[in-house]
Amino acid sequence: MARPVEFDRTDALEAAMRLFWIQGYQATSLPGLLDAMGIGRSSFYAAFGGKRSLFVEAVGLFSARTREILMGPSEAEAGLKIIGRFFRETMIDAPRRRVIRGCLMVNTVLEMAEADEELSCFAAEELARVERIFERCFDRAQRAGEYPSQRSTSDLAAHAMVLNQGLRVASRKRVPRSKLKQSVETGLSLLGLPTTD
Amino acid sequence: MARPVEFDRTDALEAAMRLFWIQGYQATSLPGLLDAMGIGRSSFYAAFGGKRSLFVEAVGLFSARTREILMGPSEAEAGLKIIGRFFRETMIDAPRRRVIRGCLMVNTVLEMAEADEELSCFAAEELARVERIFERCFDRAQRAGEYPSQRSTSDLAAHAMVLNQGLRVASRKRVPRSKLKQSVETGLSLLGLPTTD
DNA sequence: GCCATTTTGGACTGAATGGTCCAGAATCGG
DNA sequence: CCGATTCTGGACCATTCAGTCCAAAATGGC
Repeated sequence: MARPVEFDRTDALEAAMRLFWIQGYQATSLPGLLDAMGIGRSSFYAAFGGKRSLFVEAVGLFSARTREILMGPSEAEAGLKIIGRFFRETMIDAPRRRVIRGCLMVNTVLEMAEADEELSCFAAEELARVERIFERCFDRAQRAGEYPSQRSTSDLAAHAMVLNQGLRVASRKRVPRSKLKQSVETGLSLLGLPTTD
Repeated sequence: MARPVEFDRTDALEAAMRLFWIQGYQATSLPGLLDAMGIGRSSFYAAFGGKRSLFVEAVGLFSARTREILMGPSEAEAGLKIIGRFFRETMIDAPRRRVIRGCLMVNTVLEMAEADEELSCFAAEELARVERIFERCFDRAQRAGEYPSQRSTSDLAAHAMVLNQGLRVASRKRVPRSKLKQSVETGLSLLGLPTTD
């Protein structure tokens, strides 16, 4: 019928996400993207429409990945353990070069806040979806009686998100792993979450 | 002797800092800067050397301002109250358009992490100076017996900085003031700090 | 009022940006 | 093996960028 595409769209998107994650939106040039994705300009515009719409897809992918980690291995994992596992998995156990990239959504909220409010809000909304997962964790734990607290689960979830954001900023500083680990432990402990696996 | 400068260097730096604060380093163009500073290109390069070195000065100024707020009105202010006052002053009582700018140092750590590691580290160091002030607050409070805690003051200070960073990210989201206020209260309360003035 | 000295406005530079366009290559149904 | 259709490489575009440069303007000392 017609000439077939020569690249895997998913692989290309993955590579683009990685680059945006490391460098940010504005600092990532089109030639840089094409190089990382291993495709030509024409294919790029045909498949993704442009830099901006590719970025939206990349943030979406990142958000999905993040939520996957949180929904995690077992459906019935104790609500209280999920959040701690998430922080540890992505900030302590992950390889260093991955940790210092922080979180693409957090990075985007800050970077695009003025330059492209729509993009910033999109990233913020994706973070809100994560926050809702946090909230469900606290809900389940509270209902199961594992977590007696005066605070509303929405306040707790909001705080967990603040903690997440603060730790992602800390991750991008070139701080020794041990210090980051200590920050995670302190943050979890102050929230009354278990600090061991 | 010679033609005198026609602008106030401090005013110009102030305007530049404001613009960097709002837009970030990369998104701020030279024409934009010149316009905001109200000076011409030649004067600009003569007085500040270039965009990058101006930015370093701007971050330095921002850091100094931040530390001034923390060192605050009374030398002998109770250590415990200082941090809460700082958060409230800069995130709740401040005008909205100021709040949503977040913190220039936090913004810079993220934005420049890859593009200009040196700038990112500089911003991180300035944040560390703020963290040291936090630590002194906890030190004083602990010595005065106002704050019995098992945790080291350096852990507490590090956590206060994580909280600060997380709240600055939240500030850049276009979140209702009431929600931000709630996050501040929760964060302070979990740290065992007084939540009222 | 003139001269040495410094600042100023704005023209200019080369490089890089994201995006468009088209000729040629690759495929499959006939 | 040919032709309709789609994909690909890369030339090309206008725009913008940070930074340089110089002639003209403004000053204070004389």
